[in-house]
Amino acid sequence: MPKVSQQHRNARRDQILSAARRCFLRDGFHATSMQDLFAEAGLSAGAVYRYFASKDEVILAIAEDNMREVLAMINEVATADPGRSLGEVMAGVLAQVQAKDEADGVGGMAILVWSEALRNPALAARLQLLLAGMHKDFTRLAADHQRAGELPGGAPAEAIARLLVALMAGSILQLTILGPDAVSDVGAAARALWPRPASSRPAAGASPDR
Amino acid sequence: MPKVSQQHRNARRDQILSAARRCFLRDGFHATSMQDLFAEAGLSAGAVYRYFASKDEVILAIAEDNMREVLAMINEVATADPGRSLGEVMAGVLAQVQAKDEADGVGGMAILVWSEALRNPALAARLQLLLAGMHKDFTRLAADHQRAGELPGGAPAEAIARLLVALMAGSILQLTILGPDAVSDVGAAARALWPRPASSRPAAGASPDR
DNA sequence: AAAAGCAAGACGAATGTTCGTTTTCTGATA
DNA sequence: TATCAGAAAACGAACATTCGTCTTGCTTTT
Repeated sequence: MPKVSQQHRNARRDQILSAARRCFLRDGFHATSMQDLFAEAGLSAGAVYRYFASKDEVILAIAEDNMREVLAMINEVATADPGRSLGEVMAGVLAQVQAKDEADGVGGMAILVWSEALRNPALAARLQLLLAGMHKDFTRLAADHQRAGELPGGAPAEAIARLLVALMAGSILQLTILGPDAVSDVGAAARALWPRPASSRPAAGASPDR
Repeated sequence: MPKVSQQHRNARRDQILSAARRCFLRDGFHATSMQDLFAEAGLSAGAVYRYFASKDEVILAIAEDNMREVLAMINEVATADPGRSLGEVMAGVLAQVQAKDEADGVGGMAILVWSEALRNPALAARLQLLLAGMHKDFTRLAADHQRAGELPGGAPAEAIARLLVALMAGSILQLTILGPDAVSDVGAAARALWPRPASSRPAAGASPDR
């Protein structure tokens, strides 16, 4: 017989996780002490340890959330592709990442995760999955645009997708270290480098809106 | 009057720094304790603290070395450009980064630095300088290739350079997390996307080798 | 050339603090 | 009343750093 409702438990867990996210974004994983986390969450040590067995478990939960969000964002923009050029699609993804970073610091958290993945095998595996997911979406995107004659066929779509994944990751770094303007530049460059092809099949009526 | 020669002091400092690099690459900045560093260097605590006032100072020294090396690498390959296509130049830089990473883990260290720069303002400033340096080199490169008609003129060279910086950073991430094959793909894609233009001024005899 | 003096490198145990985690106990709820 | 979430205190371990002491080898003096 639980003493509290399941939704109360979920609320507590979210309370801990959102506090942890704030702490981690402020100080990083290792410079955040569990005491910092207790204070930020307004809870005692015992309460937090009732929901997470260790600090690493909190880190993993936060990191997984962040990676899930990034993948969902890319999947959404890259998949729901009307007749837009590759450059427009990439610029759109970048704009969305930038907006989300402003809202919840998704970029800074991504960098923390990259660094932590170097020493944490479980996290490294998840990060590889994330990159594989991005790679898959971008491969489809690249193949589509190759078929439309918008991209050269000289390299496999998989290779071009790797380049696009690198573009995303590097933009997140620049977004976090240099600010949003740098990322706007990347978007502008992408539009210029990969514009709509001059001659191509109509590719279904291009809806001009969003 | 020093008791030991200057080169002995330099040797000791290098001994500490190379031990620190090994420790940091193995465990990260914060999971490496000073005791770990003492053991790896084969020195006492007092000896290390004679050369560096604090752990942060060691971290800063290592990080600066790494950033200097990265910038030198890019500067070398991107500047000494004969008549190669942009794609070939980028693939060349990537290959060099990959080789250097295999030798001394420059990629992993870069990721540690990115993460640390989020909380360390001094390091963040240096990282911004590094990115600015890369951006400068790549801007010149992009402008050259725009002039040659190899790249569209629709975007300023500065914006294209931002994209190339992102490409580099993202490749370093993929190199470290996924391994060298991913980066080879990026190089191949760069060659395909930015080949030598079909018609252009001869641009000095193209050396077929390397 | 030999010996004495001395500045500075190196040592490593000890410091107080802070770490992540555990244990104990209380009070509210079903 | 029986149960358990949560608070609070406490745990040993590990942390970065300091400090008093020894050691070393150059400089000066004879």
